[in-house]
Amino acid sequence: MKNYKRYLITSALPYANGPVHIGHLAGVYIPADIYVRYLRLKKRDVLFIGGSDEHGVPITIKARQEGVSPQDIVDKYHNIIKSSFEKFGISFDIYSRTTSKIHYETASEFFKTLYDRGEFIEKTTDQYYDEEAKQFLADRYITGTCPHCGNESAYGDQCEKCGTSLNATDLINPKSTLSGTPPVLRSTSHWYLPLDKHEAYLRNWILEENKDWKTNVYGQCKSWLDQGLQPRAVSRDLDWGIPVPVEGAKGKVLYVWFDAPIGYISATKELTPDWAKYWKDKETCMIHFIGKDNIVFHCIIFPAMLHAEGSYILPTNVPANEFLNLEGDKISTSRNWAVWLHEYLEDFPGKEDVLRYTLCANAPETKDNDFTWKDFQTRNNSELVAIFGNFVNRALVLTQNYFGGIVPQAGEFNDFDNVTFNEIASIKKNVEESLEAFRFREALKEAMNLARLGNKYLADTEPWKLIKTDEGRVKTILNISLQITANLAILMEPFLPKTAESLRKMLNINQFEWETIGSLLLPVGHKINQAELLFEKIEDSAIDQQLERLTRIKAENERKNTKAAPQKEPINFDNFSTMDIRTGTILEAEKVPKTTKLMKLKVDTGIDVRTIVSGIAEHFTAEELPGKQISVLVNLEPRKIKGIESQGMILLAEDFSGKLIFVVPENKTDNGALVK
RNA sequence: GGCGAGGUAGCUCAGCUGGUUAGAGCGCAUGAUUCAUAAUCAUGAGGUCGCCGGAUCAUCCCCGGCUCUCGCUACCA
Repeated sequence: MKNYKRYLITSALPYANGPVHIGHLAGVYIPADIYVRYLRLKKRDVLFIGGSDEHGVPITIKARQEGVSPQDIVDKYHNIIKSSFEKFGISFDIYSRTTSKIHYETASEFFKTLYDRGEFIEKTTDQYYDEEAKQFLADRYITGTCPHCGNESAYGDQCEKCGTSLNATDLINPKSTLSGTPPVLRSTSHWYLPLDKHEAYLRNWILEENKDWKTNVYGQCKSWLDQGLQPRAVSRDLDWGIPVPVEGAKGKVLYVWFDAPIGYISATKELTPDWAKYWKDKETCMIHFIGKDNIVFHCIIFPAMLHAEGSYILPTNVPANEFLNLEGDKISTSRNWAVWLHEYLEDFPGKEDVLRYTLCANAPETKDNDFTWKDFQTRNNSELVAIFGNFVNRALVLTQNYFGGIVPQAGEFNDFDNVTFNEIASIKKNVEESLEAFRFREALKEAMNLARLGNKYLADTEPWKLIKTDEGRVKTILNISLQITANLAILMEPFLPKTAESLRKMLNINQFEWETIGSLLLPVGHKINQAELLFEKIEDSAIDQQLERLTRIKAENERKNTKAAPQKEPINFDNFSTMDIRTGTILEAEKVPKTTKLMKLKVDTGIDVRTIVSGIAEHFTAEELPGKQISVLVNLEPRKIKGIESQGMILLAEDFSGKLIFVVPENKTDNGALVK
């Protein structure tokens, strides 16, 4: 490990529109916490920074839905998140928030510095504006009919029904969610960070100087850099956020991704007046723990910001994890498909470390992984209870029974004793190597090997037999066994802090330092306390209860999905009769090259033969389409799609699973028959 | 479609720059054992290393093509 003077460890700021779930923990907070605890044990100078990300549009929407202020929303979730982290044992030196005063000052100042230095470019674009509410509308504030699936309540950035990502200008009959009135286009100007200007620098920094980053991170960055970086807007028209600190920027705030990473800096400032040396001294090792969705922000955008500012260091590493699934399905806040930390803490009191263990042992380090309750139970029962807890219990109970809880005097070590004892130091080394390479699951497995070693040592030496014939030998054996438990109490501290603490209490030790691992930690004659169980078995009933909850949620989601969409607003007959729908027959079909969904169709509409482009290629093959009679909206204004002019729209029904079905005449009929 | 990551024992994953019989944990089977929360210890069974082709004396690891999963991105009138 390169010897840095100090360490600055950040973990991604959780977004304060919901509580924290196991995906966050496995991907970010547990690895970060393990790493930090390890550094502290090594007596390194380290700061562990966290906080809530509290700006951005989704929070304002949530506030509006619940009829409260954005501040109410972030207060609520910030408190839930903060206290659940505390109870769980994520050992932040500070857990701050981006609505804090110091953050407003820091972020403004940061922006101002870049602004004064001419690091931004200003651009004017057209955006939807709500004349009644007198404000510009973020994409999320606009709803309308999805041009793809007809869902009436699609958002300006995405239709949640069909998953299509949209531009606000794509929506049919756009409506402002603020006033309900149709918005108008109005020009507005914003500041952009020209990432392209820093591209060469970033390319060299990541691709040449940081080849040792995790392959998923390195690959993702390379992909972005190869595509070429574009200027990115750093401001938005919104009333929730940090005001752009520039003359004439009324009603504009910093875009949330710009202010959020600066939150790491402001939190450090809030923590210590010495903050600058952690951010600006080359001898600081800065590490961002994040999930894979954050790679571009932490490896490209934030470094570009820091580099543009000029006085800051860049991260030494950004160990991003993949995603964790739950029982085979993606974790989703909106579908309530998650194990929430604050609920877990209530359902499994005192079992914080069991979750830490399971999530670390199965962390999505190289690819997406699956969390199952069954696996959780197995890991607890057959690893924590059977291997770790059991060994500790054996060693302590034997000592209690034979020597009244006093560490006995060891005789001379024989070869086997030496081999066993020396193994501790080698396990320490393996754990270090794994941790320093951010391979936490491997590190944990290696640490568990010390407990395995203990069990094997007892099985091989059989003190319960020897006690009848050779008490001196038993003293040596138990001395060594106890030394192993004491070493475990330190070695396990980063991974299972609460367990390590109770183990130290049992052993009656309070000094613990990483570098002492591998030595005789308990002096002869030392009194240990009564043995208590470190872990208890988790019964099927507790697991079944969790599984039942998930089954219930799944059923609820299904019910929501299979409910037909509500009726659209009423129209009159004239509205309807403006639509010219005809029967037609597909003559030719051909997949549009270089697209996934697009099919180019030649259709006989009875009026003429025309070209229609339709997004059906995932549902039908080009071969099965010709000859099929269908319904066509013929007077829809033509639109160029992928360079092909589409003159009409094929009518399709979409079922709940997203499957498309042609709307066809019951019997074959003439092309051009009017549908009315 | 473009890009990135992944596809290795029933499950979850290791396999560094190609070199004799491909590894671990859990699960499973058999045996040993009783100090311990029926926990532990030993042994064993299980793999055409996604598919096809190529280069090489030799490849899970290199090259080409295909396929599946996840993510980013384009597209959906």
